[in-house]
Amino acid sequence: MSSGRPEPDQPLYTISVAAELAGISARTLRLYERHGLLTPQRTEGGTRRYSDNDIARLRRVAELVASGVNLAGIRHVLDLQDENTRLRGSQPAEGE
DNA sequence: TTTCTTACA
DNA sequence: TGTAAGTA
Repeated sequence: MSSGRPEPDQPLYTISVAAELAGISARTLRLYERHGLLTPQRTEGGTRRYSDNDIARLRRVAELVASGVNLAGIRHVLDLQDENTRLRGSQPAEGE
């Protein structure tokens, strides 16, 4: 079931669709990237490619922003979260 | 048409 | 944060 699930390619979205999925304006998406909150892949044309993983991070950013955390602090939180997930392997994050 | 960057309010 | 201009 969940073990060995080959996901060859994750759905990539353009900035406008990612903005809608995350509920954030494309303008803000670029701002977050500027602060190093996330790093979407880039096309040869230079267009950003947001993956499903990036969308989840965008939502995390929105939550922190709503909590009163500034972009500099969010970058630190995301960095720690990413490292935690890596050390734990792939534990299902419990959302409360 | 959409995306990109930069700049201003 | 939103919008403008000029570009690819």
